[in-house]
Amino acid sequence: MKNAAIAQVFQDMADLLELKEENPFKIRAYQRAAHTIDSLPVELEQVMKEGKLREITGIGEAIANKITDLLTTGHLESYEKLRSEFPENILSLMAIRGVGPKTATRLYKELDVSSVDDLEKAIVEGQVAALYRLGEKTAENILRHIQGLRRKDQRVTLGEALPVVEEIIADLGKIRGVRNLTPAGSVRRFKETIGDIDIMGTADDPESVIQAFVHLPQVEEVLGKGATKASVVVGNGVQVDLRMVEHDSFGSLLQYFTGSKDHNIALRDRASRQGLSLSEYGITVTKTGEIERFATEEGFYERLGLQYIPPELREGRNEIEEAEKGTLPKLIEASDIKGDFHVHTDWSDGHDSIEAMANAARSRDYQFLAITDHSVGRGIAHGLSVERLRQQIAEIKALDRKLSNFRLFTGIEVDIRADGTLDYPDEVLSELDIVVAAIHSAMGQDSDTMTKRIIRALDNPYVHVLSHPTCRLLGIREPIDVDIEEVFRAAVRTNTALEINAMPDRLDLKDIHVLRARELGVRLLIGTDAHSAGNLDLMRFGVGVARRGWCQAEHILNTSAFGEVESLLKQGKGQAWMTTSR
DNA sequence: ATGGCTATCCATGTTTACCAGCTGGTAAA
Repeated sequence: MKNAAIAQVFQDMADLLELKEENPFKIRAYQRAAHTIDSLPVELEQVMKEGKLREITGIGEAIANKITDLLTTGHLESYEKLRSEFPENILSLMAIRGVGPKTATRLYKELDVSSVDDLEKAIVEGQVAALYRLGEKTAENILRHIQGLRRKDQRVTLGEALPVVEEIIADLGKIRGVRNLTPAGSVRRFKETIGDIDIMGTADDPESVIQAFVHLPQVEEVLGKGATKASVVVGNGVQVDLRMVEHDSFGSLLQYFTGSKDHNIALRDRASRQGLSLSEYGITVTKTGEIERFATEEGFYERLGLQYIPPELREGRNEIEEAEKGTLPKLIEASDIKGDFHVHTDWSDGHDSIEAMANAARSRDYQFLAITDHSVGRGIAHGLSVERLRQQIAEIKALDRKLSNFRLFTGIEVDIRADGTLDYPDEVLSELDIVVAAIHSAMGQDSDTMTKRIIRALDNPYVHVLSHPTCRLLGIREPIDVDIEEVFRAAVRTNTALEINAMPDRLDLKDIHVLRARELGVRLLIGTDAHSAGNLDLMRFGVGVARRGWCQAEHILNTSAFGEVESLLKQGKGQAWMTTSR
């Protein structure tokens, strides 16, 4: 049994115990165990063999015994007993936003609702609204969330797909005679969600690579296998296709399978007017029927009279016209990044200390890091009271003095409350180098209320940045209802920067927002929202969004040297913050 | 249920918002 499956058992048990109104601390212990197991870097099976289960924080006698049962027998009696006390699908009710344990219990006790379908029917028939202490609005709210769950498509996030791809490429890359192993498709274009994963490569002996591919340990099912192509399903249910070709036609193959569909249609259309036809095998001169092969994509685009188009721009927007004129932007690269503006520490809900975060930043050759823990309103995240914030400021400044050629900025991720006021008074905010404002509550407001709320925050003279502006969580939560264009205009007017949040579940702003914001002259920066030192590596996802939004290095504040950032911050939201060349 | 501590013990995330009924339960973050 894998860690993820065991973690799920404990999460389910926690939910069921909540339904039973068990001791809340017991529930929390199960939740904490589930979370710890889920993010454990080694398999529990291994830990158990070494007899070290109890050494994991949060795993004591009882949970260690349960883990041992699960690993040795595949079953857990107490879990099965607990499940038998409730209807089969009760947990699926609690998975709906707006339905907690109390409501779920009442729904099945009073209305005999035991599935999402039942619940939807009961709402439509007005039975839910008729319950005491529920009503029209609550019922409507639940219905909206059910529909949201249904809409959620089966795609996985780039954050889930990319590590899978990299692992496979690392494994297959060890085989003798293999070259050019590259992801294609939406992974290569760095799209926020991925359907299937496509991997391309060339090899002296393609068949041996295909053979190795279908026998990789992460493969759960082989869907098909031929001499040059195979399809498999890996652990998280994602389909991975591998295609191997001869070295000399790799360029056209990669181009063809990178897409996007819209890009390739436009490219073909243009080629046919030049008397050429395009395929995965090469470029054919229509008149003679002669096919030209391309080992590289660069050669392929050059033959068409185009500047090389980076994969992130191949969305059929305007890239072919610009490539024809030779005016494509020189996109920002990961190596341009000199610092991070949004990280958490163990002062709020982060995992690592201020010093560990600073060291992690320095080891990535960054020049600066802003510490932005949660404000007091994020109670669950252990948000900082004014008093603790001031202690933290002192500690950050003391550490900063010890670090040469590096700047640690004091900061906060301050909550924007429902009415647009902030979680701290202005005089507290004025003590910080950087103030990042964000919405974490009352996300259901209507567009007008929400837009005014955000603009009120942007108007605050101490707010430098609006973080994750649309609050979406991919596949989990829809974005808030907001007039984003109005927010962009207010950001320009008030000299407030907007964040590209690099967390793979957020990627917020998203690519097309970045494109539009940049057109309007909004200042942008990338924040990883790191909750651990290792999370600083999420920066590349933010860079990917910036690239998809056609950003050059000078469009993103993270590419500025620390001295430059410091003087910008010192001048507050005055002209310099927005109107320097950067 | 865990972990600190050696106790038939004790502490363990908190604030805000929403909604139904006009204060307080419930859920979310």
